[in-house]
Amino acid sequence: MNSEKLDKGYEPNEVEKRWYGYWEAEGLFEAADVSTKQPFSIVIPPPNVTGVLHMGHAHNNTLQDILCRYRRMQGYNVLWMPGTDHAGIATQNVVEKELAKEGKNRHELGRKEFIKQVWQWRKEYGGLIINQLKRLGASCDWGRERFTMDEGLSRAVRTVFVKLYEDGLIYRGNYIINWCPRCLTALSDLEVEHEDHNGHLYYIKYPFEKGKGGVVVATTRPETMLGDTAVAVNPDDERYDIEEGTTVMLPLMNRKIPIIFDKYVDTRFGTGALKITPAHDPNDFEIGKEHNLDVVKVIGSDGRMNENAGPFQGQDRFVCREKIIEALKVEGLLERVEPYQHSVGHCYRCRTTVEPYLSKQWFVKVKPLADEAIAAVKRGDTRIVPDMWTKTYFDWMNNIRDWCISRQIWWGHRIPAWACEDCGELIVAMDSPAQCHGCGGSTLSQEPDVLDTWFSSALWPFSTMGWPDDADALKTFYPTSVLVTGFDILFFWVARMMMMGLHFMKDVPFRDVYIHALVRDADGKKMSKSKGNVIDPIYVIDKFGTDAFRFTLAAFAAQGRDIKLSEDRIEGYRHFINKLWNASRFSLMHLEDFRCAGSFSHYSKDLSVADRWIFSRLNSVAENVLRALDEYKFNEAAGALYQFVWHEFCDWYLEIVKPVLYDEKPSGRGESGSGQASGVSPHEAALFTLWSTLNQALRLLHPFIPFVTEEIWDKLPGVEGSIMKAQFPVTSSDYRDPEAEDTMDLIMGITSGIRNVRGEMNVPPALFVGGVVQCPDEGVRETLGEHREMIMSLAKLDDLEIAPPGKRPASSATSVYGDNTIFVSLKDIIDFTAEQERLNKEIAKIDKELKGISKKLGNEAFLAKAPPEVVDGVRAKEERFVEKKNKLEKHLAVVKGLGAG
RNA sequence: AGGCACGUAGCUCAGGGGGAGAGCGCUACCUUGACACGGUAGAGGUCCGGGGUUCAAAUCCCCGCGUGCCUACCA
Repeated sequence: MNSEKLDKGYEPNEVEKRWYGYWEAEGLFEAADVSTKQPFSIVIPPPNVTGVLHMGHAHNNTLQDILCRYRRMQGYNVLWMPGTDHAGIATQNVVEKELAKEGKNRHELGRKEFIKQVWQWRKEYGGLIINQLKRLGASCDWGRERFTMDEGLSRAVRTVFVKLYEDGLIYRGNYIINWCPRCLTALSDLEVEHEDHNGHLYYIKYPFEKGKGGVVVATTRPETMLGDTAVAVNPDDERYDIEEGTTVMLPLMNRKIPIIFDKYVDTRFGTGALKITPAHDPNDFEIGKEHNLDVVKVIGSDGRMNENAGPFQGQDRFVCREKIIEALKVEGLLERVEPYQHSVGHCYRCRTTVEPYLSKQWFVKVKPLADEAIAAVKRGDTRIVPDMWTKTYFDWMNNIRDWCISRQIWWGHRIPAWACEDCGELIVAMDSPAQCHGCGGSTLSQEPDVLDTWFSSALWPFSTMGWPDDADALKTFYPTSVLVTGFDILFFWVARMMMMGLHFMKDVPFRDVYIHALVRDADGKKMSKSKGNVIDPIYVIDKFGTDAFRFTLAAFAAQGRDIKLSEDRIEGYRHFINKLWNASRFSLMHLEDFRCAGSFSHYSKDLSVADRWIFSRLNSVAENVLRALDEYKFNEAAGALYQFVWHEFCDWYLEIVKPVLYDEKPSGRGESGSGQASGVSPHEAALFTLWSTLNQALRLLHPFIPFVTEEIWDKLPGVEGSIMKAQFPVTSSDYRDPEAEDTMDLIMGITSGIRNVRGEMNVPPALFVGGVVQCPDEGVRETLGEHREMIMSLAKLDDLEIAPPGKRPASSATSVYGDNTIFVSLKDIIDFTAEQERLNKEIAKIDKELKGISKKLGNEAFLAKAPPEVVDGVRAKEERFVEKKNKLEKHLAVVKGLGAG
């Protein structure tokens, strides 16, 4: 395989399939339940089993994979626990839609048969997203894949439910909850999405039972008036000088209802009189309880008006609203209508307007659990990154309300509670009880409701690892190292996992929570199917390759800022992958016969300055990558690698070694010449450097772009096995070489100076010209002398003279680098006017800088109060600029003279 | 109504008290034996506005303006 030539362009598709299959077959993703290695664990945020991979998943899982591959290469025992979520409402909706196509509904099928069909559906389509994650390169331990409805996880759910019930943290009762009239189930507060809605405020007159006049109330929902059982005013409101016991007539219903007094009523809103509908508004419900008001339900579970709605029975709630308005107009009781913007809750699954609905539901008493979860973060047991989310977490936890966990659907974990039909006793137990422990009766019926899907997700960090059994995996991997997730499920999931983890495991579920941003479209809009602006990750992978896609996501993953993604950006990073590919292709061509004869120290004495420089740079990149990944700064790590590979390794190093590699007799270089002793030739030293740099760069890059790095690694001589098993590079003081960096800075600076003149003076790239560098410093002259040929090759010179400052060469253009003046000889091709313009422009730039500097140095306070090193720095800078300006001006004079003559 | 972000080159953004940066785009030149998915060079900025702290502010503080998002039972 090694001797194969690489193609000119990188073709990802075949490569990706091949290597993913290999990794899986070799078991490289597998974690060990028992190991001497240090553990590192992540549980995947389980995607909905009905889900299709979208950008959010792609981003989220790319980051997790980067961390897992990174830690694995560092020698950790890595567990990335995969799985899917049964997504109760969503999945039930999907299967019901399937049934509807056949003209059936679930009630015809019956509960048992319906559940069977859902499982069947899951078997057929549920694996889709898992395969898509594989295309992304996700290195999950697939053998451990879990599903929230698995037997083990279901047992965990029942265990938790029973325990919380016994602890008094689960209760059942009649309350106003959020009801979706389409899904026909209760929803938790979080499952309701509020949206601003342009509605109306209707002012309705409720006439006094006795006498003239009446009270005008304002409402946005006139249809609920049919269930009004009182009108409330603030006792301090002087406008309502009304006796206790006064009653008004409820319009359209001809029902007497009392006027009550309650401080809750805001005197500044509307008319200061509030209609009270205890059955259809949570506040009214509370007020109703306090004042012992009747509760009249007028809207049914399907969103239609019920038998209590009199003539409006059977109408849809929104139709009824219109009808009521009409009827009130007829009666002359509609005082006025104002446009009014208010927020309206919608079902997060189907967008139907949610109805506050009185019903008997199960709740978790969250406060005690939340207090623990708050304390844990305060103690630092769990760290939220970036920190700004910590405040959001506290705010929500501090204001948390009880969690409605019962759902009136069939697909999910059925609540483990039974009612005795003989005595009404409620029994909560792990398994179906044989008889009632109240009366001994045996006619028990199980609670029909199932639990909120998030109830089972909340257990995910330990239920997936074998809890409630005393599993090895649990001992090794709990608490998990980090949770990587989007802020959109901070409350839904993260907060609840914290509460459950602390209560049942007596420890937090994760040490770190890394909250990443959202992926948006190129204009910053949220991607959504209805907007039609989604980019399908699989389409992107097919078009640009997984590595390009992953690198893009990582490169844009700056903390706290959303990612605006467009195909153009991914294409840009495909170019990077291709660049790496071609640099490797070049390197491998030369490395075909290379056999590494020892470690760095074997070669170190014989390395050229460029060799030493690239090692030093590599070391600094490794430092940056390690630090950045430890801090979840994926964009910084990706940026450092991009910069290194493209602009240091490719742009400079490869160009510098080309002559060394192509020259069959490289002895002519005469550089860094102490290396006779070990007999390593400059050519060999360069090969070693090339090999070692590429080798380490690949390893640094692998977590980000696993496929292309594995493919190149496979062709790299002198390495064994998968790059996944290679060690992640460590930093080494052996590589650090400030001297080589200084020298290379000088060489690159001079080279750029020459290139700059060439470019600006339109010297054809193919034309070799002569150059002169005048340096006052003898050491610099010596250094440049040693590397004369390197500069000539990089700057396309046919001659390079290095001399002390002296006579200025005629017919040349100039540039200044540090103390050194560069002349590019342009015999016959110099355009004196152009050169004058160029110099003037350059001088103008310097003048601008000098202006700022002299202002600073003219400031007494600055001289007196700024730290001396800062002042010295500014002085030195001034000197440098003045010097540079002088040099340019001198040359300008010469050019002017020549141009004139 | 409260809270949190963000506003830096044409676009997307990094940076975060003492020299304004990157990628893409743009302009000019170049089929050099890894790569035109490339190379070299270049143009381009009141760092949203206004105050304050400081010797020094794009950077810290305050006030605006603008843009996103989240939370909330005022009908």
